[in-house]
Amino acid sequence: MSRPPSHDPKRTLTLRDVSEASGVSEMTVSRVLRNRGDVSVGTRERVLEAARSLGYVPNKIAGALASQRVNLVGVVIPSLSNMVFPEVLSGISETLDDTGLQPVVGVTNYSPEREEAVIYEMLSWRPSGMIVAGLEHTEASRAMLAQAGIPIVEIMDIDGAAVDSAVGISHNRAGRQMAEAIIAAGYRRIAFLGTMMPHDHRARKRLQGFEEALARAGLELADREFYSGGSALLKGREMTEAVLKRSPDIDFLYYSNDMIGAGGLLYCLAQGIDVPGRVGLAGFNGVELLDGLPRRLATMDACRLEIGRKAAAIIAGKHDGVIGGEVIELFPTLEPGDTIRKG
Amino acid sequence: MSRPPSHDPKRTLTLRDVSEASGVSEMTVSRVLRNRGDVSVGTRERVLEAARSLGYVPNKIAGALASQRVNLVGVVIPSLSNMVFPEVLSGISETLDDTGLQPVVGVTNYSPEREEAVIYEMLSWRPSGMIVAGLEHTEASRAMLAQAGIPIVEIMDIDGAAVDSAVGISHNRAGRQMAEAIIAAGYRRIAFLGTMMPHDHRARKRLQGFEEALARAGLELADREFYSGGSALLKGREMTEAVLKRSPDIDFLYYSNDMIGAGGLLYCLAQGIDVPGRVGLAGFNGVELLDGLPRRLATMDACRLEIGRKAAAIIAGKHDGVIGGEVIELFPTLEPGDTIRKG
DNA sequence: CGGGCGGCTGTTAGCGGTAACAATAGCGGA
DNA sequence: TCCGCTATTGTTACCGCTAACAGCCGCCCG
Repeated sequence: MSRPPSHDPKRTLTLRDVSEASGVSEMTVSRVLRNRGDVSVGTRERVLEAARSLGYVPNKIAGALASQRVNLVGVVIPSLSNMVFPEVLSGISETLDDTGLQPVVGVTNYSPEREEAVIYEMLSWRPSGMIVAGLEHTEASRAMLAQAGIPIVEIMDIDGAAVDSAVGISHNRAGRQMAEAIIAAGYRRIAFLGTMMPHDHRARKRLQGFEEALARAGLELADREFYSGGSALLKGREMTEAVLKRSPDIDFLYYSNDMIGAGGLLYCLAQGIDVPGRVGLAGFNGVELLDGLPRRLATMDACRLEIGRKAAAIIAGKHDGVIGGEVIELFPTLEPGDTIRKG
Repeated sequence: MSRPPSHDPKRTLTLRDVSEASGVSEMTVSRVLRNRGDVSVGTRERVLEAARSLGYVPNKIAGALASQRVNLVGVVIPSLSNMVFPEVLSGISETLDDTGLQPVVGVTNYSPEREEAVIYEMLSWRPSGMIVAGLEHTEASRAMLAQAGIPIVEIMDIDGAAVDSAVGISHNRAGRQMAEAIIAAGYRRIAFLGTMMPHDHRARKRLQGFEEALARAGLELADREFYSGGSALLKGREMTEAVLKRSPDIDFLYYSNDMIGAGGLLYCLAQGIDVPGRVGLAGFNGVELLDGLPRRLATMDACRLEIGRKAAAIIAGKHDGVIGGEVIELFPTLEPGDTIRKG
């Protein structure tokens, strides 16, 4: 009795199927498909033809197990709806594209426990490297990353201790710089409007740096307002209204991100409030969206694309090199736009 | 000579390390860690303790190869910067969270070749299912998906033939509906403003349905404008200005997405143009952003979250059941907002 | 004319788990 | 006391592929 026809549509194909179809050993097929080692032109073509006509798709699981090599890079970020992270991702994939490495994204929703779970899950696939947003992680997360024996890059933030490498900006300094610019422009009654997220450490550090700079000038926040959930643009509008009604003497509103800042700007314009004369405004991130607004909101570019690129480059570079932590600090530029009084 | 100390920080741990540390067989450790099969309480605790203290992270590659089961679901989408897809993703992960399945995202940038590569790459990891945006794929892509022997769900669109299952809306019908509403409101000189993307089939189908409905009413597009790249909000602004200058008699602007529609709305308001009296506006998608605008743009909800949920549910449900294609059509609701004249 | 070498292909032995089945122990009932 | 059954744990055989090495052949060179 002969073997069942190899065209059985049920069973998924293996190297053996291709090897039988092309009359060479599995090893040779493997070599052809990976383009590794010497194979004669004739054999190569016969194998490729067989693979193509069968519709063979290699099994990377088996391949990875045998070769102890996985072309995956884990990327752990808090959110996809923030616009900031998709842009970091662009930088990452752009750079990884040339290297044969591939990013795999995990989202934590700003939850440390979820982050721990995501990291565990990713490490269990034995990736070639990991890119993780932020420096704050659970004890277990740091331990896992440190033990993994692969390059780890923590991104976005450099105010703290990294497990291995880090690429980012100092949010503390960014907050400070913005405060200094605001004070220099003559504003004195300054309010902060932000998200209510205990785990958004970067926003926290910006606020901290901001308040430090205020203190150094003998000032303190005149008011503050937080929100969570909902449309950021709308929340920016609402919070702005609330703050201005509550504290009519406020002369500057510092937002923790551009989206709510844009909402505030639209509100002020609609109310006929003189910006930046009566009230000044500033956000953070430099999102593309701002370009379409009636007036350019003051902001600070967070170097997102560049952070993604540099992080990916570190992983790609270390591919089989030594593991040595390097910290790359980028410097955001303050874009004063039209919502801060000139000198 | 004794074995080197098992605390060697270089080598990554295996089941054997845990088994030796806890004095039971590898099989028992495997059972404990997967919570499968009967293990005595004492043994279980001993094993868990050993695993924890060693910092053992299972190797899913080996596990998947041995068990022929992979808890991954491939998700292939054209872009992350569109806001639409992150939302679909939310629906997917939300539903998958309960099932032990995990989404893995791949981005194609609206390129069919890139999509083919991404699908190939994903299938080579033998996922439990695939969710792919759109119905248009290369011949090879469709063949691979069909051959894979796993549930395939094509999302967003149902105007066409699916490989297996599909969940989405009819973009053709959506365009038609919007046109009918616009005509019913009395607008006659209608322009279209959209993206220049030959591979955005859904936008194309909307426009097609839109024009069909116009034709049925004896009308045709009075003008059209396309853009590519850049800030959508800004482009919406610029395109609107261009169209209104070129064709001053235009009385309605139909945008292919809400972002450029919002730009157009801001432009009109800034110019003091009477909306919806002199000019009516409509977009597509129902993005959250719109809530924060000074006036509510007419739009059509694309059921993004629901599409994600339903698609994930199909994959999860079929986990080990029969593979049978089902097509789920969702019906977007037209939200007239404040930018279409009332009856 | 023989050894050596390079080009090509095959063989063997896992990679680190898990399915399936075997083995062992402890216990109650006949 | 012996048997059978259940609860628990161990053994064996791969999963599909690749590293490492072995084998074969023809040709060049001394």
